[in-house]
Amino acid sequence: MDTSAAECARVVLQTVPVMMRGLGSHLRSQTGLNLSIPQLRTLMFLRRHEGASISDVAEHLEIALPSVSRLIDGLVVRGLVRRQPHATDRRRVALALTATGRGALDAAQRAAEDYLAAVLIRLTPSERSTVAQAMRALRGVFAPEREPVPVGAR
Amino acid sequence: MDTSAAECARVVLQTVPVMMRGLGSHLRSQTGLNLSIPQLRTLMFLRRHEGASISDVAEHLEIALPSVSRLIDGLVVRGLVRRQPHATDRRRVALALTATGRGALDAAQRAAEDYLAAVLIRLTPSERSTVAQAMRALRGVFAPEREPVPVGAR
DNA sequence: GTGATATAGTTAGATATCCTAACTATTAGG
DNA sequence: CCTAATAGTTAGGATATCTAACTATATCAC
Repeated sequence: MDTSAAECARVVLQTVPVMMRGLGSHLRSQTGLNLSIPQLRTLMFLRRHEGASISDVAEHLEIALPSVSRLIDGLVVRGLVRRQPHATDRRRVALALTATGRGALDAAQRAAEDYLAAVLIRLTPSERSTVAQAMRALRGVFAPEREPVPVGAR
Repeated sequence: MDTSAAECARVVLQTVPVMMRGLGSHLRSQTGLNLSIPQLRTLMFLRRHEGASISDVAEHLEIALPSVSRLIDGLVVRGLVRRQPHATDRRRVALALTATGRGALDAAQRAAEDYLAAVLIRLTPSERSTVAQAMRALRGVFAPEREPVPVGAR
């Protein structure tokens, strides 16, 4: 059975904000880690891109530079991220996870996945398969892979 | 092909925040309506539940009472929602959309759906069908229907 | 009935998420 | 070199959340 984009959009709009609300709330309070989703996404990006700049993060998360600057401030204050001078460009900042940051990231990611898994367990295996397929398709259009430019080295 | 809850959780976590980021951003700035997702969800709830109280909204959106109080403040200041005295319980507030609010809601919902549809159009019809099915399944576990208690009349 | 308790909502104060505009450094180009 | 572009921060604003503390009203128990 085919589904129009409009019809599909409607059911997405009815569903996705609720999932996010639950996930964010769980991450923020339930786990003692007190990380928001943007903070988690930032840490995940920095794990994959050691030495990334503020601009790199902004581009990846699609948020404005000043917003990232503040976001990083918070993570630095909490000891999860280090701001270091860039090797060759003194305008830039090279960001990196601290050991604490890596630990917090692992814990938060596990907490997020556990939360989702605990809800998803109520689906049938076949429904979960449908969900996974759907998510992969959505990722393809909402979060297209960018060619892996060696971050911070342009 | 079956999919474990953990595996499914992982791909959900990689996908859903990106979608929400795009949607929120679009709603906030692209449309001139300047409504956030919680604001949109509140208006949608009030359309279905004329006369709902602050607590009703809090319960539906799963956010704390004071948060709702402020959220409503913003909508009232912008003329989208009316706070009225409850007929029989003077502790309560009966919320209702204004005509302006109804208009803004329609426009915002259309904007949100159009945004999503514009991205979803890039999927094949069969992929969209999978997505719609997945969303319905997810809605079942993340946003279970509550029996329709006549809101504001307990 | 009245006094304790429970419920509805607001206020206050905190941190985080976003934005735009305006600024400071630094680098790169003509 | 001097101007342009780039990287980042600061400032100021609206919204999103929370907890704690408060007011007002309703209910229950005796």
